Amino acid sequence: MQPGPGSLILESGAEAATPSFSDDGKNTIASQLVSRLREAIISGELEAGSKINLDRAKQSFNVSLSPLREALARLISDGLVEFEDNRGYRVSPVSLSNLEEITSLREEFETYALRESMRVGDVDWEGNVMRALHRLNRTERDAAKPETLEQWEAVHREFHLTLISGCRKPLLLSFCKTMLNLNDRYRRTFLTRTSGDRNVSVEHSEIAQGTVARDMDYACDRLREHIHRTGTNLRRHLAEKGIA
Amino acid sequence: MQPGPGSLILESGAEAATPSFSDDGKNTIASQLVSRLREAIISGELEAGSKINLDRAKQSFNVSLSPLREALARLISDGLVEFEDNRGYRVSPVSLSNLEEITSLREEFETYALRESMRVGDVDWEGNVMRALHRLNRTERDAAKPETLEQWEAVHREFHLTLISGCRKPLLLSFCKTMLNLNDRYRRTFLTRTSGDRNVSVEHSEIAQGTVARDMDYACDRLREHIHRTGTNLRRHLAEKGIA
DNA sequence: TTTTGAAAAATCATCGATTATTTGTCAAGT
DNA sequence: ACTTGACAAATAATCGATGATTTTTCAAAA
Repeated sequence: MQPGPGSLILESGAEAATPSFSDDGKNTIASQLVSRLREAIISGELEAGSKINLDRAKQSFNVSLSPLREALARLISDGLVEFEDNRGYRVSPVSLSNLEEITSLREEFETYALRESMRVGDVDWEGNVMRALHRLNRTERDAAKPETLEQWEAVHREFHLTLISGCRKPLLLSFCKTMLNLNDRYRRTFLTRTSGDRNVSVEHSEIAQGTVARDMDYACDRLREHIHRTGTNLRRHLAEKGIA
Repeated sequence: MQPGPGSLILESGAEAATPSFSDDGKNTIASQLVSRLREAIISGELEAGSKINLDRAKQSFNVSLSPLREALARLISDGLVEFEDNRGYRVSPVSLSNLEEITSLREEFETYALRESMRVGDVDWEGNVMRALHRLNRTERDAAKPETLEQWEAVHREFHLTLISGCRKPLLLSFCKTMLNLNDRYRRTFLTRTSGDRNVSVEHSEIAQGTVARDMDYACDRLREHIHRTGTNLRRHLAEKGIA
C-alpha cells in the first residue's frame, strides 16, 4: 500500500515558472483529500445538497476518519461543504438565489480586484495576463469531448485569476477564488455548451486588452458584462431543470 | 442524562427575537473549541504569528487531538489561523499591509452590503439597527475597566453586523464577518482608547440615521469614513509599536 | 388510523496509541 | 572555523477502537 523506498510520487500538473492557482505540493493525506473532495464537488460527482456519510466516504477514498474530517472542515471555508453538530457534513446545496449572489459578488469583487491590479500591477503581471489569454484561446472546448471541457475549465479559471492577480490583496484574491469555485460548480453541472449568441473568445480578449492598456473603465465594464452574461445563462439553465 | 418529558433545554445566552451573530448552540467539543480559540486569538491571548503546539494546546484546553485539529482547520476560513503540511498550525501574523487590506475590504464590502440592505431590507431590519445603535450608545467603554472593553467590542460588532444584515446575501455577510473579526483583533491588541479627536457615538448615530432614512449615499459615505478613520488610527498605533 | 415511546440501528464524536516527518544537536571531515 | 551527515528529540499525522448522539423502526395504546 505504501510506496516503497525509492519510489517517486509525481505531483500532477505542476509546471515550474507557471503561476499556479491550484497548488499541488500536498504531502499529507488530509491535504490530498481537500483537493480530491473539492474536485469531486465542483465536478458534480458528489451531488449538491447530499449528505456525506463518513463511513462510506472513508471507504471510497481509502482513508481513515481523522484526515477525512479535517479535510471536510477545511472545505467549509470554500463554501462547498456545510456542517452541523452531530449531523455531520453535507455538500452545499445549489439554488437560484445562491447563484444570483455568487454572480453579484463576482461582479463586485472581481471588478474591484481588476481595478486594483491595473493600478498597482507590474509588467510581469501584464505578461501573465497575455499568456493566460493566449492559452485560453488555444484551448478547445467541445461538448462532445468531456476531457476538453475539464481542461478548458482549468485554463479559464486560470485566466480569470491571473487578471486580478496583480492587486496585492491576498484576502481579496482568496474570496474571488472561492466565488470562482462556486461559480464553476454551476457551470460544470448545468452548462456544457455556450449560448449561441456569445463569442466568449472575443469577450476574454477585450477584457485582457483593456487590462494591459490600463483602461480601467473599459476593462471593468467588459468584465462585469462577461460575468453577468454567464450568470444569466446559468440562471436560464437552472430554471429549465426546475431549480428554485 | 436525557431530559425528562416536559423539561426545557435553554440555550445559553440565546435571547429570543434577538438576532445573534455569535451563535452559542454548540454541542460538540470541536465546535466549542472553535469559539474558544477564536476568542483567544482575537483577544490577543494567543500571540499573532506564534506557532500552535498541538500537545501544549491539547493540555491547556483539556481536549484530545482530533477535535483540536478539526477546530483549527475550521478557523483557517476565518483568516485567524494558517496551516502548512507537516508544520502544523500557527496564529496568523499581523502586519501593516494586512491591516491596510482589511480596512480597504471593509470599506468596499460593508458599504456594498449596506447599500443592498437599504435597497431590500425590511422594517424588522430597520428596528434591529436602531436597537443595536441604542445598545451601543448605552454601553460604557472605559480603558480602566477591561471587562467594559470586552462588552463594548461585542456590542460594537453587533451594531456593524446588524447594519448590513438586511442585504439577503449570506456569503457577503460571512465575508464581512470575517473581516470584522480580523479588524477587531487589531483593535483589541493595539487600541484601548479612542483617538481624542473622534466622537464615535456621533459617527455611529449618523450612519444609523442615514440608514433607516434609506439615504444610500449619505449612510455609505459616513460608514466608509468611519471605517477609514479606525484604519488610520490603528495604523498609527502599529507604527508606534514598530510593526511593519 | 394516528400517536406515542422505547429499543435498535446508524451515524457522529472522541480518545489513546502508533507511525511518519521535521527539527535540533553534535561529532567527523574538509 | 565552516560545512556535512548521521543520530536523537520533538512534533505532526494517521489509525483503529470506544463512547455518545441522533435517527429509524415498530409495537402498543388512544
